[in-house]
Amino acid sequence: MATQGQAGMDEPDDIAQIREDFIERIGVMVQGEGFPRIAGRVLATLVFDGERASFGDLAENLAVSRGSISSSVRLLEDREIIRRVAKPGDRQDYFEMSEDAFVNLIENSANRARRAGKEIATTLNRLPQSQSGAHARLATYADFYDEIAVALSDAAERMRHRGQA
Amino acid sequence: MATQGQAGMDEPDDIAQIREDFIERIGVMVQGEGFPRIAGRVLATLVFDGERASFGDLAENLAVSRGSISSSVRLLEDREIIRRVAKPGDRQDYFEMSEDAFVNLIENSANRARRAGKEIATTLNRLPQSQSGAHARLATYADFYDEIAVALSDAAERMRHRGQA
DNA sequence: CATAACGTTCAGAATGGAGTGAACGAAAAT
DNA sequence: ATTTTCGTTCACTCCATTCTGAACGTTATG
Repeated sequence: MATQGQAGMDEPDDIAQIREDFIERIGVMVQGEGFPRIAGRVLATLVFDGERASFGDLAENLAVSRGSISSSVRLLEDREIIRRVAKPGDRQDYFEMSEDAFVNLIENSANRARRAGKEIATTLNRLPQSQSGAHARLATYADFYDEIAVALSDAAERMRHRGQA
Repeated sequence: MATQGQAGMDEPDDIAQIREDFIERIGVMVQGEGFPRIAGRVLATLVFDGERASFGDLAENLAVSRGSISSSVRLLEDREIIRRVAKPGDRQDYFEMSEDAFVNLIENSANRARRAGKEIATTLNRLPQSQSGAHARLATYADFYDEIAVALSDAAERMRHRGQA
C-alpha cells in the first residue's frame, strides 16, 4: 500500500513480487552483518520504495509487531541510517533513508574495526617488553584492524563524494 | 602450559593473566563478527603464543570439549586462517597461524561484500526499466557493497605486501 | 591381537538474541 | 472529559546457534 503497487499497467503484480523478494533477501543479508532481520527489511523497504513510510504501514506490510518496528527503527536511527520525519496532517511517525545512509553504514563498520584495534592496543600496553614475540604479534593483529578501519573510512569518503544517498 | 609461562622471572603470573584476558576478549570480539567464540579463543591463543598448539592442549587450556575444538579449527582451517601441522613424534594434530592469516581474514570479508553486491544486482536485473526510481536506488545500494569489497581487497593487498603474518 | 589415543560426528542441552503482545504514558480527537 | 491513536517498554516465548559428551572409525602402541 505504501508502494507504487498499482501505478504501472505493464507489470501487474510481478513488481510486487520482486519487491517482496528483495525485502526478504536484504533481511537475511543484514542478519549476517549483525543486524536484526526486521531492521534489514525496514531498510530494504525504504530503499525500494524511495519514499517515507509510516510506522503503522511498516508494521502491517512487514507483518510484525509494533514493538519490533519500534526497536528496529531506533537501531537504524541511532546509526543515522534512517531519519524519523513528520508528515503534515498525520500523527504517525514516518521514516525515510538518511541523506548519507550508506556512508554512515560504512563508517559504522569502520568504527567497529577501530575499536577492535584499540582494544588490542590496550592489551599491548599492559604487556611487558620482555615478551617481545607476543608483543610483535599483537601489534600486527592491532594493525590488521586499523588497516580495515582506514580502508573502510576511505570507502566512506569515496561514497560521500559520489553524493549518492 | 603451551605458553611461555615460567620463562621470565620478573613477571610471575601477571603475564598469564594478561594472556587469559586477551584470549577472552578476542573471543567475544570475533563473536560480534559472526564467528563462534571458541574460534576466536583458538585464534587468540595462537596469536599470543606464536607457536603451534596441540588439539588436546587447546581443549584443555580453553576448557571446552574436543567436539568444539574440532568444529572451530575446521572453520578456521577452511578460511585458511590457521593451518593443521604435524609434530614429529606426536600423534596429535597441531595448529598454527596461516602464513597470511590476516590477509585471508580480510579477503573473507571482501568476498562477503562482493556476494552481497551481486545479490542485489540480481534483483536489479529482474526489475523492469519502468521502475526507474527503484532501479537507481538499488544500483546505489549494490555499489555500496562493491565499494566495500574493493576497499577491503585493497586493504588485504596492502597487508600482504607488508609481509606480516 | 588388544588396548589406548586421536579426531569427527551427531543428538541433545544450554545459551543468547529476536520477536511478541499486553500494559503504559502521552497526545490528539471527539 | 472521554475515548482513540501513537510509540515505547518489558516480561515472556520462540528460534537459531553453540557447545557438550557419548559413540564411532581409525591409527598407533603395547
